[in-house]
Amino acid sequence: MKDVAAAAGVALKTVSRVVNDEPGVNAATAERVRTAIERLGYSRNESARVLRQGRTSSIGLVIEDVGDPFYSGVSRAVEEVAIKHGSLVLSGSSGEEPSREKELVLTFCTRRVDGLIVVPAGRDHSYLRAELDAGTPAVFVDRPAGPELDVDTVLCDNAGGARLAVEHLLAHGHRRVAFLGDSPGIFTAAERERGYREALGDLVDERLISMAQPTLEGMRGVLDRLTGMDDPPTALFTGNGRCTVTALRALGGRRIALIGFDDFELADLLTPGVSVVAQDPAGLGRVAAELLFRRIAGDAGPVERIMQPVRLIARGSGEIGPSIS
Amino acid sequence: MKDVAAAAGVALKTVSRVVNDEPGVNAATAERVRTAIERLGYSRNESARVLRQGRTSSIGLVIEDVGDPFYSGVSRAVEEVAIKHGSLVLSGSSGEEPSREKELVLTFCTRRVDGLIVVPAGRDHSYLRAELDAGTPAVFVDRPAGPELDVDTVLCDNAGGARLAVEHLLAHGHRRVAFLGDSPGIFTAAERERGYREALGDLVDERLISMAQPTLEGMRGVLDRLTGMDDPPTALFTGNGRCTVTALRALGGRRIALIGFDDFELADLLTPGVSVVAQDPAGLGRVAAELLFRRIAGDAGPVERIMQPVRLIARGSGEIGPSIS
DNA sequence: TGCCGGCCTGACAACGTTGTCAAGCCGGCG
DNA sequence: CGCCGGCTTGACAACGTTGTCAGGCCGGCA
Repeated sequence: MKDVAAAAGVALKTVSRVVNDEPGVNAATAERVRTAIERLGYSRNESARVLRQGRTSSIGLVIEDVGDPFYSGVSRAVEEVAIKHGSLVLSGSSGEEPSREKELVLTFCTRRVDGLIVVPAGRDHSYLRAELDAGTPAVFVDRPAGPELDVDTVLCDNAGGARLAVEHLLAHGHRRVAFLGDSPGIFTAAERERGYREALGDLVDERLISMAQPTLEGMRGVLDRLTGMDDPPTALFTGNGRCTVTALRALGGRRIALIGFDDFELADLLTPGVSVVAQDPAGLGRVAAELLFRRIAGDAGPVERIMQPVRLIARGSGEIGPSIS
Repeated sequence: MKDVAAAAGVALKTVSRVVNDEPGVNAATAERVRTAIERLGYSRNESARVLRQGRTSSIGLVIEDVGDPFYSGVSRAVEEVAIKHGSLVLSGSSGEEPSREKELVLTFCTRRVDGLIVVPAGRDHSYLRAELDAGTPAVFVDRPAGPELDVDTVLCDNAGGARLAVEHLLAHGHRRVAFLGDSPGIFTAAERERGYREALGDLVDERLISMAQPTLEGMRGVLDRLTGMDDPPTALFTGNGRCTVTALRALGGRRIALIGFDDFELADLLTPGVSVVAQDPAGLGRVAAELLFRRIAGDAGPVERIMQPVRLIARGSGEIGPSIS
């Protein structure tokens, strides 16, 4: 910038004015400056600008895993909203590790992001207190923050979705519905289990509730145990996308009613089509990002807790009757 | 930092030394400073540090679409390597638009990223010349840069993979193999078409080469035209993941040999399993990122052009014989 | 005692930008 | 002619950090 000013024979400030399209610069002078900028290939140093103004025009996004279709959907939506607001997105995957989540968030903070969107891995977010008080807004997505933190949150209706699924199975005549879910330490898993229990009421049988195994062998073991029971389940409700897919693999074509939480590509192409409770990752990301940018713009309204609806998509697997019994 | 210094009763510089773990600070003083830091909740302003040092410890990643599993795999791998090097990743999706790609790259540059990883959408990258000359290294991934730019590149063996697929079909007795690919304006699509033509040799029939339609209806139309021919194709080779899936949907269960370029989750669960030429997105991202960080560290060796192998995964759909004929 | 060297510490400038304020110029008007 | 106001321009400080260099203190040695 100094060089440009020298080349154009003007003061630093005038170049700054031209670069920022500030009014009050003579057209001829501006043109001279622009020529010099062009000739020297000058481009503004954003770091210095940030230092001076305190705004970075970037937000931080912490998700569990970019590679997961659900989160990449969220990510994409966030990015789109950010662009609309002239912001860039710094993103990182926590890989479900609270320590990594914290590290990412704090790193983003030292980079002075204007705001944060977090899919929390841990349940303790006291480390964010200071940042929030310092004025960096944050929005939690998909899972709530720890109880000690009162912060904007956008969730899916996990319990409601689970109820929807189980009620659908009940309506098709099932009385023995197994649940294969994540560790109840994970908020969404716990909520889905809650919905499952609510819908089943007296029909709940603890032996039908298992933690889904990530490996194919583990999952086979679980399914063998279930089907080997005296009164085996006639339907499965799987608690997340990964788990649905692993279960399908482990079933290897065995016909049993199944509804999965979370939609996935190609669910319609399998035989039978896989009925699912579909979340809306893009909607989640969009709503969260829009809320965040409202906060960044200064909206100091009360903390919002938004719950996004989910919907049941019937494709066949959830409409199989309890014929096995 | 000023406040910390005042609170600890030391000079600015001493705080700076403590924060950066520089040697030559009395243990007691350091402790006093650390206490003050803790008490005031101080965190270093990274922008100022960047301004002073010229290194941002962040890289820019431009891909086509975070939502696409192939690119999110690349993205994930890049992120992992970046973490290992203490860098953050600024990412953006070009959505296959050259103008957006350019905009993203230039934005990243004004943010003074240490390096760039680009999946190019356009074919003209002269706008990068200045940045490269200014010392910002860049690595192109999945597709090469325009001919005017001599820059590190990591590609998949697109033509080889296509040959592999078509030869596999030929070996199973097919003589009429259709190709459904992207616009040949896209590098990977053109390469795959080239491999397809090479493998078929004299058997090439221009009428069997179609641009894949993104919509289900469009794809149905193409398939109807093909199957309605006097001597219809007995096998399909689809040029990318999206296209494979659309084709499968449009086929709606019609049994015809098919091999797709690009693996996708659940390909093994469909009936028959879908044979594919699998790329390695994570490998692509990892190799590119490692190369980039070598460049950032100062490696000024000759420009590298790395080609990653692909492999054929037989799952059933590619092993169907030409029974229709 | 005087000098040297090592260990800590601090003052100051600089990074590249922008906000503040003041000054120069010019035309118009009393 | 003198004054006022608007337009354009520039000088300077400040943002928060770190590199450079110098200075103070203390123990050891002659």
